[in-house]
Amino acid sequence: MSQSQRREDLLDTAIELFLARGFHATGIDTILAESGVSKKTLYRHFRSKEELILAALKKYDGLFRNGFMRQVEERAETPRGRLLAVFDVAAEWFEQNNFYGCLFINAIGEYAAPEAPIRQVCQDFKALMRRYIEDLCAALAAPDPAGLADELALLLEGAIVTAQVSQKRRRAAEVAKTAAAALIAQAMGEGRESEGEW
Amino acid sequence: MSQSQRREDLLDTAIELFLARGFHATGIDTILAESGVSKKTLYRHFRSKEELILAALKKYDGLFRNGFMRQVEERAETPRGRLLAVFDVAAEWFEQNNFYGCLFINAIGEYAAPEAPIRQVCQDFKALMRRYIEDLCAALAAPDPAGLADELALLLEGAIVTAQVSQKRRRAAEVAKTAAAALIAQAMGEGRESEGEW
DNA sequence: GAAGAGGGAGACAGATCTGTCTCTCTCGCC
DNA sequence: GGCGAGAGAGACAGATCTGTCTCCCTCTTC
Repeated sequence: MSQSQRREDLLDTAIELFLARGFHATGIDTILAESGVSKKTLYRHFRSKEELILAALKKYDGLFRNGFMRQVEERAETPRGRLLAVFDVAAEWFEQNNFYGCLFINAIGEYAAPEAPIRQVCQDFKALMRRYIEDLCAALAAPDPAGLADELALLLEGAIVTAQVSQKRRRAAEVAKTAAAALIAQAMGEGRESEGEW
Repeated sequence: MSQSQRREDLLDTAIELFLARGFHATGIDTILAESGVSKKTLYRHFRSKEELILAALKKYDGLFRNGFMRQVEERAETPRGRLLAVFDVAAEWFEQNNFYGCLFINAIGEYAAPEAPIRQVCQDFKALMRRYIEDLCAALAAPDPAGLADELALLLEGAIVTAQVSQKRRRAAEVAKTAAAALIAQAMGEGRESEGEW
């Protein structure tokens, strides 16, 4: 097995465990046992647990956004269709049996210190997701793409958290989608008579 | 100092530390040092750290909802005014320098196991907050109070999380308020021409 | 004033966690 | 075939955490 393969194994296992158990509650030894990598190898790739966490968050960032955007684009062609598809993709995500909410939100909860480098990674992730939504809003030719994107991003965040806390996960995504459709219609200057025409 | 006073001191200190540092990262010893209570006393009131966490969450639940609702009701009289005031109160909360997001969301992130009793407390809190919003929607005579409340609750959750991650905290509340106004108007069957009339 | 409960300080045990180090084996390469 | 780097297994040190226990002081109550 190659060096880089072990690194990825470590990160994949770490992501899974951090999601399911949290960061402080996941010991290095558990990650090692689960991934089959030795402690020596871990500490060659990462100087400390914090570095491993940062690397895991960065890897998850790439994997998640990539998968998310790809699924959105597979589901719809038009900007409006894609903005709404965001919530369908979210619904599927929520329904996975290993859904534990947003890894970045969970990370911020455990590393709240303002100077923590982990915060930066989380902020970047949220900014990139919001940026993706804003690009779709711009493609839709919304009068205020940034403002609409802020609102839709808020709905998405709310759906993620609500799905994490409550049992009715699919419902959270459906509510968000309904609200998103209304906000989009309102932003596009459509009266309520045109509701449901998409 | 009375027995019950020490109990409250413990819980207050625990809440503060759990908010600022997280649950696993806050050791019993830190809570004791900060509160000036002895270990013996702590373990007389609570059988374990988990029991202390549960009690702290329950106390915070009461304090938070009480304060939140009181502030909302001080700010507006009408149901619609109060629904919007929810986001003004949230804005003030976000801007406190010791704002660390929602304690319950943070707790779920650290105790994700489905059987964890902590989950139940968090679910109850969210359900009660949503219920409060639904009551306001019902008082507004919205056609579908439950549906509107779901949407508004989602916006509030989204604002909390966004304020926690990003730096522009007040903005998160303002965006949520704008979106909430639009969703309320839409739910009440008002066209966009009546926008801003509240 | 005496007695007894309450509570502070902290020692202590046992578990667990991070990070280092040694020993050994294996595998690729010349 | 031999050699050296890579990697597994795990011992180990030092810190830290939870939970128990002892010792002693203080405060209330009679």
